[in-house]
Amino acid sequence: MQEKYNHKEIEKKWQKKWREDNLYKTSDKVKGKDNFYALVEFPYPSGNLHIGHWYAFAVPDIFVRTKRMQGFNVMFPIGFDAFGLPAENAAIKNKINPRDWTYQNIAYMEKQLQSMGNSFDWSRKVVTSDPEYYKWTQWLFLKLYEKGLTYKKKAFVNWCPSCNTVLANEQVKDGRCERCETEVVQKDLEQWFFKITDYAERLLSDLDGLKWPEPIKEAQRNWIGKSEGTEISFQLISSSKQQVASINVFTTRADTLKGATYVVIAPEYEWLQKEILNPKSEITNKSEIQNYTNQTKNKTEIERTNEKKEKTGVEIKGIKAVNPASGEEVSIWVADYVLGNYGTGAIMAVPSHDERDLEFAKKYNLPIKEITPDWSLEKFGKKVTKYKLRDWLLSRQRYWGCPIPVVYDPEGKPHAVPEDKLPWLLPDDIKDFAPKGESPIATSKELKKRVEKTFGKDWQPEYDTMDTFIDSSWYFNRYADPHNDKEFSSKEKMKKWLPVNRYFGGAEHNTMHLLYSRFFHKALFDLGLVNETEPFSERMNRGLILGLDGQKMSKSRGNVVDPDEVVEKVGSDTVKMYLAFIGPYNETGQYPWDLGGVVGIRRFLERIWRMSLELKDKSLEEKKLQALSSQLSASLHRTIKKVTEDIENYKFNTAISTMMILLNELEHISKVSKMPFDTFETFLKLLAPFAPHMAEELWCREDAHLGKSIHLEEWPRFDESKIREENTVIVVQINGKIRAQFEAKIGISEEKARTKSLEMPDIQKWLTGAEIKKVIFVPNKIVNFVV
RNA sequence: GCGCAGGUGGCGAAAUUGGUAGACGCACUACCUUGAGGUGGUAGCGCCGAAAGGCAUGGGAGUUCAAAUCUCCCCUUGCGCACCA
Repeated sequence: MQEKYNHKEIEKKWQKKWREDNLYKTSDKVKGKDNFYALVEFPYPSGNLHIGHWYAFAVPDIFVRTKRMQGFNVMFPIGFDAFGLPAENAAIKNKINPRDWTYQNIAYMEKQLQSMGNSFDWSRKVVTSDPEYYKWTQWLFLKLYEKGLTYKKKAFVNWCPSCNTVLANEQVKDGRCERCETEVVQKDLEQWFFKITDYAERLLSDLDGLKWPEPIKEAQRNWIGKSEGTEISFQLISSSKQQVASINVFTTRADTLKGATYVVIAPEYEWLQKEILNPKSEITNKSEIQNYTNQTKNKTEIERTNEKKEKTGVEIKGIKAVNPASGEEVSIWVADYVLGNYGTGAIMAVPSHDERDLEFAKKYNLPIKEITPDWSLEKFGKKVTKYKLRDWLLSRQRYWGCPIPVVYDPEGKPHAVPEDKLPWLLPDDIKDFAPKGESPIATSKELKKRVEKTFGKDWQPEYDTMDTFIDSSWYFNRYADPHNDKEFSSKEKMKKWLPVNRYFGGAEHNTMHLLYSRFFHKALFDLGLVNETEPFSERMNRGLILGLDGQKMSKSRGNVVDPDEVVEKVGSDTVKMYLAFIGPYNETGQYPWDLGGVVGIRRFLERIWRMSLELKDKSLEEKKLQALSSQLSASLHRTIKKVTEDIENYKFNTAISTMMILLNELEHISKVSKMPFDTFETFLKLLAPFAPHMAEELWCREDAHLGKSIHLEEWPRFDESKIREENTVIVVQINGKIRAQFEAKIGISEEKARTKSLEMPDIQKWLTGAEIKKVIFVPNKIVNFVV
């Protein structure tokens, strides 16, 4: 009986061997090799590897293994983005410590990841919740603090009532919490921010030089939202024509100034807030305005921005604004269709040129003045540039995160925790993790004691932790130097690896992780801590694997595919290869998981297995007897070329189909003559990145290869001259329609091809009685008669 | 509303970048093979048609000897932004 392809045994065996041999451990420099940094987004330790992780990690491994065989010193690191809310939720539910929950999950997921057989360098593993890691997160926070890029301010911030924490703008999608989809409300709170807005222009303009897919760049451009416009000052006057104040409005259409028939300010507008409290104010309807602004505050983001919502507003009575162009006195309104945090928080309303202003003007019977734009406006206002991007709100009222290394003196003034006190540890003496609107850390006695002991009596800790996106904004730097206890990562080592050559990830990070990391890297560059201004030179976004029903996999739908189960049945090589075969990897398409497709790949591998067994029974001399026919040689070199190029371009699907075609051909040949051994060897090398366990097994069975891993072999090279074939098929068309075809030698002359075509009965049939007006000849391809 | 990316058999998809549309795989059909099977093999498989042939890449127009590919208009799906002045 023939030996069966026992994936379980083989995969286990080689995973162990590779680990023991440190096969994928990467040195910082190997003589004669260029460094190459391939990165996948490190996972959150949710406790279970799902099929999405396989798609995210196993498929890029094909690329990585190929690069390694092509002679690069490739770093392919892995770690865990370990801080985050799910740990706390699990802790509340199961009454265990978030730390224990997280580290148990990490241990389990590491095992699962091992079963993938990826060529990860585990020696560089980072875990963001390790004090050795978050020490440096805190250190970087302090560097940004010193530089003035971290600041605390009171502001209207997004608050998720379910997660009981504030959120950054990027983490609010359609007015809902990105994590739990609860409607976000606004709260007036004092919070820590990063001044990402200082980098708006650089974040925007540096996009041009990046080798990133256009949709990501476009998403970031939209998010940064640059617009050039003008700020124009309107004088405010009382009923007695006294000038009381002025309002700056922002407009991109300063040329329509003459048509501005009223002015609108946002409810949050600072001057208005003060004026309401000012007893000497000229405003005569203060309580009405107060009511209106209070109403606005209580609205959720969704209510306030609902498209269908009718615009509302209140006129500010007792004062008027003066249109600087026309000199006319116009009314002033407060309305929530004007946003407090964009532009100046005030606009000039031009109903004749703006739909929103028109809608408002109609509702409140405000004048609509037709005007001719395009007049010179130099004397009014000054040119300004505005961005939609907001500063990055970084504090979170949660436990399981990196502590903000700040303490408050008895006057409440913040002070940085000095460097020598880092890591500023997350307190351990918390019993209740249930969210109460304040970080659970506030209940820690240890932390209070620690602060008083270290800094003095009545000093207070900062209880908030950092947004976990900070942990992931610099982890790729740490991989270059993961065990350094003197620096977050040495500049010298980072120089060897960064910027990341290829970054594989998902589209959900377009305006979050990718933007944050770019900001961080630029800030670190300005601090002289990194060598370049952009962290990732080439990025690609993969698609999504759907459930069997074509829907997004989710527990509630019950359509989740468990990779462990499938791997058990068909093996890691099959699962990996199937995921690579499902479609082009660099398109954000959606692919339903299909058991039939898995079967197809498994069959392919079984056929390779059988072929190798046939080969095994023969002596080396016998195997090599077969001289390659020029046709097979052409096929082989064409396959090498195609597979090599496809992998470079993430087209793993067509790379695999090309290998299938070659195998079909090899099977055919092996039936009628002896097995072409060299060809099969080369074929195995091409297979190695896709099915690393099987390729290794079959490779090492040959005595000649004893003790030498196929993954250390050199990637096959193709010879362009061997790809050229002797014969080609010439298609004969009449008026562009195919009527016949014939085989001919490559390089056949137009004259010969034409003569040959005209001799064919199928062509004569169509040409009798017709006059040939023109003949188009495409060398080696087409003869087209136009009649 | 603005922007980006798509739309090709029953399904996932290919197409040398303007030159034989549907490679490869799945599913399906027929036959052969093993004692049997969810095994292995051979052949077929876009649609209409008995055939000759005709029609087909979301729809419509155009450029061209030749269009999935280029141009214009429309429909549609997904994603991003969005009362951003």
